[in-house]
Amino acid sequence: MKNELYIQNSLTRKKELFKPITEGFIGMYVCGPTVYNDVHIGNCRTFVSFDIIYRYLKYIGYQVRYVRNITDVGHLTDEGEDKMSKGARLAKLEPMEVAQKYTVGFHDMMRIFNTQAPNIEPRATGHIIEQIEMVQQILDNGLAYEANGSVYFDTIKFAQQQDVYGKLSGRKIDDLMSESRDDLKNQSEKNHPSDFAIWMKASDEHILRWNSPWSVGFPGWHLECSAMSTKYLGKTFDIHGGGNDLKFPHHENEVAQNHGACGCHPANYWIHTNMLEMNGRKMSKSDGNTITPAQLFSGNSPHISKAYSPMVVKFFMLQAHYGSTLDITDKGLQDAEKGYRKLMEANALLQKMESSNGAATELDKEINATINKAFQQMSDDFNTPMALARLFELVAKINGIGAGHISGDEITSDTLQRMKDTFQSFITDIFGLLNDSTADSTNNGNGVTDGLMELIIDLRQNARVTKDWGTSDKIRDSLNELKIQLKDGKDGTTWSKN
RNA sequence: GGAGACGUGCCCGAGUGGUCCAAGGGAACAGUUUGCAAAACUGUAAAGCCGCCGGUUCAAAUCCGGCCGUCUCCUCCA
Repeated sequence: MKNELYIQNSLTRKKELFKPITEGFIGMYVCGPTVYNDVHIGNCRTFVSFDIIYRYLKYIGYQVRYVRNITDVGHLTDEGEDKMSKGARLAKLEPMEVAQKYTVGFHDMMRIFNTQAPNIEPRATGHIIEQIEMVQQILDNGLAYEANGSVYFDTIKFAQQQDVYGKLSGRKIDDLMSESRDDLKNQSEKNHPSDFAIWMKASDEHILRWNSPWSVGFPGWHLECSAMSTKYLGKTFDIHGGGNDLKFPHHENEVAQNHGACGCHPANYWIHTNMLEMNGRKMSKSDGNTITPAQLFSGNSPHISKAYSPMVVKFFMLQAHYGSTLDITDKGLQDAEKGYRKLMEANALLQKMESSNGAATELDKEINATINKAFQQMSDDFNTPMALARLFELVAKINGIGAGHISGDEITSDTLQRMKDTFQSFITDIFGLLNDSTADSTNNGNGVTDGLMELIIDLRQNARVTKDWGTSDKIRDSLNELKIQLKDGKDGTTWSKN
């Protein structure tokens, strides 16, 4: 079952056969959030994507060390103010209070999406010493210079020494040389506009500050990832991931820093996830084309007609490849909700099926081939939409057996068991999809509601037996207005919340 | 202006030289079920050639060039 794994490597822009540095082990670093405000739904997609990657790597047998940082210092706004400090100033809080608040919020959201925690989640402020050491190394190697208490990475020298700078983001050095924003803080201290700060001297009003050989100051934005990935995964590790928008300058500068400090490349494979859009346009707070996870879950937004559960949103994300842009639309979410329920219900049906010890028919072969294909496609750059498509092909078979259109005698007990394992593996272990309690009454843990619903359904059933359609329809319609849907089936009535 | 990605049925979204007259989901339509609905299940049909134009090839949605459009990045961003 273990297929060879292929990964689209941003570094080479090619799909490559994955070979770990140490057989059986993988080191993976993913750039985490800057915790200065509530987590954005786009962030959620990125981290859900990497969670699937992490889970799948483990599933195919690797021991993975997954490191995802929390950036709580160094990330400056356009005005040159530290994002943490700005958040603190506005809310009259300590910077660390701001960091803590949004870190907790971020963790809560990751839990809501049922992602697994990384093995190590280092914070930039917890690694100031490592960052200072790295600045020193880069200085020692002659690839940085000090100016007025700040230290800048010498991009020109680096570019002249080795043909690395610009490779990851596809930038041409000449272009970099000629263009740069002119409103950057401390621009005048730099030898060249494309140079970037790895240590910055703190102004008097700057709260986040540490002692260093050069000044009382703070580390540059890109440095924490270089320092922390090196510390926990080594100078060169297997996979580095992050959102597409981090390619430049963040990742490009990270690569430069690692080369500058250690003389080697940080990661063999770079994975970049693509952006989430809404209604065909980039999400933007300023023009209102934005939606928060909370709004998605509550339905409280002009962009959507109803609430969507976190698992529906996650399923929606899985229907697209991580490397493609994904457009959030109300209709898209509605479709995803139906697909998600169909998958989960088919799985519930499958897990209850009894083996009938059938023969190895054509159908049996087909099912096994489809299962093989699902894993093979998942191993082809984590192609979740393809794997999902194969699962849905199996759903048709499962429902066919359930409805009696297909005889259980057509598949062997081994194949049935394999199908059960495959669904369980994909849904639970790889995709991390949970049974959505709000969408499924059978999993609703609320005893009072369950009891009340049982009573109401019972009363309505009585009315139906006496053909009192007025009463039974009134119950049905009233519940509908409360967004509770009754489902009359052969074996009685169930309900679900919409 | 520069760099990158993309443009596939009614919608979403796979497919990156032949097995594609193009996966899967949703919608549509029909059937089963139902007191009627809804839900569920089953089945069917649906892209006149995969943005447009041209080229390479025995063979292209898939490679190359041009054009049009969308998105991302160019030191705020997952």
